[in-house]
Amino acid sequence: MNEAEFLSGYDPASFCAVAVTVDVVPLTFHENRLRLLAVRRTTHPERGRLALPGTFVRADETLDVTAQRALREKAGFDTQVEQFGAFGALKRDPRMRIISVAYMALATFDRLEPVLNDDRMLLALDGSVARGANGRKIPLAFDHAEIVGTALSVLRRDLDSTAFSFGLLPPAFSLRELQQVHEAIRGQSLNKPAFRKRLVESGRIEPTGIRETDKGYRPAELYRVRGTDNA
Amino acid sequence: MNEAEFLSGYDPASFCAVAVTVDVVPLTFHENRLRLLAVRRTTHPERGRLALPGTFVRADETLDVTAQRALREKAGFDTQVEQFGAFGALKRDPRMRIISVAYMALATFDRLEPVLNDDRMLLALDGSVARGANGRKIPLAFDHAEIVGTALSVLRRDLDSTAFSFGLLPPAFSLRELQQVHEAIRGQSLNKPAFRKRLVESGRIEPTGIRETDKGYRPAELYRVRGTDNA
DNA sequence: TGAATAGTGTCTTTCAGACAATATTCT
DNA sequence: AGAATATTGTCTGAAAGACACTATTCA
Repeated sequence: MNEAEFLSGYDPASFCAVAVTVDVVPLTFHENRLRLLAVRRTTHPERGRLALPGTFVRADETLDVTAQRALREKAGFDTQVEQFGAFGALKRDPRMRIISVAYMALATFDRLEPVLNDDRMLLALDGSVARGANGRKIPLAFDHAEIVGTALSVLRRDLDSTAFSFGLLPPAFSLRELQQVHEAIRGQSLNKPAFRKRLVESGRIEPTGIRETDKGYRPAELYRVRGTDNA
Repeated sequence: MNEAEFLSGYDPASFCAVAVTVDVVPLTFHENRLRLLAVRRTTHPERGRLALPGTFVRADETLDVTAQRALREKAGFDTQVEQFGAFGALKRDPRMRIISVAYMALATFDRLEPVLNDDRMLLALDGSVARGANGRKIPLAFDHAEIVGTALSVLRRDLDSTAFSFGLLPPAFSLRELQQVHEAIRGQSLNKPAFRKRLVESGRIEPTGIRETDKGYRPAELYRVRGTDNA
């Protein structure tokens, strides 16, 4: 039997024992904290509970494209996404066996603010615990709390080696803002002069020559990620 | 409609647009180099070509268990596995849309040596290029070269923060062997006193009180991973 | 004793933390 | 001028690289 004959007699359905979804962890930085965008489920199972935006993977779309579609359809906005793992526990979902590929999506608060409503809420992240506006702990659907926890670990792990975390900031940002983001991600305060020197001399950012305005005090110089051309 | 009614009318097959496999990157350290265990494919597609050991995920097994089964059935040995990503390009496999969750498996050479044969070969890794015994470059099936490349990046990234890479060494090892492994993974030579101080003072390893034997020169003290109880 | 590698000491450089001084902008 | 924050300078200590020295085992 040659390869063409083999493929023509092949039945894909017989290998379809599990379904695949993508779940996205949409994060932003607002009022000095990392925050998670969660969407309320409108269908069973876990109807009414807050969950990560997610969707089934279609046969003709890559995982990255599925993640972007989940973000657009469920969270209502677009941004860059980054894969960080796959979750495949047996009872993750009561419907059937579902494996989920997990993505992070980072955006500035002004991108998210217009899409927020009662069914699409921003939760404060206190470590990996999600809290509502009143400070009460909010349980997430399925194993989504675990996925969020892993996302935060990965964000922390890659903070100094990838440019991904700059997604939490606008194209031009002050060193103070950047330091606040790093402090929120790492969960500890950092030394100011050391942080400045390290980041500027790393070559990862560069001054724009522009300064803050309307601050009531000395305006800071704004920086941008090197290699980004925000024309 | 309540949740029970919803679930009873649910058709899992309608969401089964893609299949899921696990592919394992089995690595070892031998003769001062990182080496990859590849298995020859006995069926279409890509029959006869070397590939990573992999298998379809069954409905009743977790991803970790699938990885261990792939390793046992295809590579012929058991060891610890570690997930590092998911690969979902559209034309990865000519049969159908397949998403693969990728794992690494690290073992000492003496565990692998007994299972090697003409269809289960050890390839030298030169950067992320696989080479046969004669030094010729060996193409891997599907997108497996890309998966191996990612595995090596991840191994390098996590070298100093996780204990996983100790899987390439026996339970008791000399600092020289450990340094050789680190040098092979990082692809650069390291300073001996600095390496010693850093590793010993990191608290990640501890002396066993036992020394090498039969070396023809001064025997080195053997160390073990702290927290491991190799009784 | 010689060969070979183990293990250590020292100097230097680099980098981060602590702390404080100076600079700039707005009210 | 005063408030508030930006930005920089200096000191100090920790850690890594370079290099060479001493130690130990076996043949």
